[in-house]
Amino acid sequence: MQISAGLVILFEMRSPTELAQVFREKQLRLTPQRQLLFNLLHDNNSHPTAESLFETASKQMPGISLRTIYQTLGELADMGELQLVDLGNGAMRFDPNMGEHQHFVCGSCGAIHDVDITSAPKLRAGSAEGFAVEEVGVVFHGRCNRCNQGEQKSHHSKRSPGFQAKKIKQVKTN
Amino acid sequence: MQISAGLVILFEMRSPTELAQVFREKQLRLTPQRQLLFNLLHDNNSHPTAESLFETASKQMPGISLRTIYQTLGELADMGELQLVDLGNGAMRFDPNMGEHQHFVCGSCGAIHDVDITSAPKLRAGSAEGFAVEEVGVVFHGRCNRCNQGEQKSHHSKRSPGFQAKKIKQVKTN
DNA sequence: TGTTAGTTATCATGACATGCAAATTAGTGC
DNA sequence: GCACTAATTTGCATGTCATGATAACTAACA
Repeated sequence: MQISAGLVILFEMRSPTELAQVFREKQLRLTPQRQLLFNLLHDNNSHPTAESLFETASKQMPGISLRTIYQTLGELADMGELQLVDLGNGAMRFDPNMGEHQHFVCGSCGAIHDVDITSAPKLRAGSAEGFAVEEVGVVFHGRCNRCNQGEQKSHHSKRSPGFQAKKIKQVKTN
Repeated sequence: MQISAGLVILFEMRSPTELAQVFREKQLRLTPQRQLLFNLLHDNNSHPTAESLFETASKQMPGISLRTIYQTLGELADMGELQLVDLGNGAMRFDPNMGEHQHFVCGSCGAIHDVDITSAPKLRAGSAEGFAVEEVGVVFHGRCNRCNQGEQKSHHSKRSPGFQAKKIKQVKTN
């Protein structure tokens, strides 16, 4: 399977300005907190967690509540402005890339990269054996470019060991 | 993409007897709790959670601890006797089918079916753009045979609404 | 400027998974 | 059969992630 990475922002999330417009139309208020999140999410391909967004946001706006982060992310997801991605390795990820794409998870550094499956145009809705397939989620596990070269096994996401770590081994493809 | 379902038990988990042998060889004790789990898992294609196994086990062995279920499942997974499958819709699933296969999740009834990808032999380890892909996890979402016909939208897994439910919509494919 | 939606703070809840210590027991040697 | 000991089990506590609920405060915008 061919994988082309990078330059895969097919359908970027709306700009902060556009989101502001959408919110106004829906009678939702344009609070500084929401605008800050719009900015943090726009053009963000780091697949942040709610917690990481909270940390970043707190620097620019001390006192902002984690509860508000969850609240706003939930609203945006409900509105179809961002995707919720569960890669099975901890917290939910928020992905402003609304284009059809898949994910690559580096088992060494924990980084998540967008992946565009160019040579699998049929990896879409289809059905067979009575199964009506509406969505297909693909997660690639392996080692990313940097880790492959540098062999830096260090800064793994500081998640608790045990089950969590083993999740990486899910559904082997040996 | 062609999907053929059913009859995909390529590499069934070892039988309870064989597992007992393996445990003995590893100096692990053959407790009634473990043997019960061996039996419950053998030939089980329902992709149970630890909780559901606990419920079933409790009927045959009242007093068995949920902790023991997790413990034993973890050991079996470590030994490569079953797979941990995270379908991103709640608890971890345990799959005694050790063959290479993928999963179909019915968004209506919540059922999980094994899926054999016959026409995608290249959906294996590969690399491109510096990404060394070691494992590929594929999850199909849609409606299963029964739900497609009967339109019975009822017995959805009784998970809490909200974020959890939305997870089903993760990583859209259109 | 007033209305009211939104934010914050706080606490509670819930699902899921794991760590830990004490109690129990399987399998051994006798 | 019996006692011994290390492996298991059990029950409880802990931890993470996400959400609900409430009250008091703040500020968007008509």
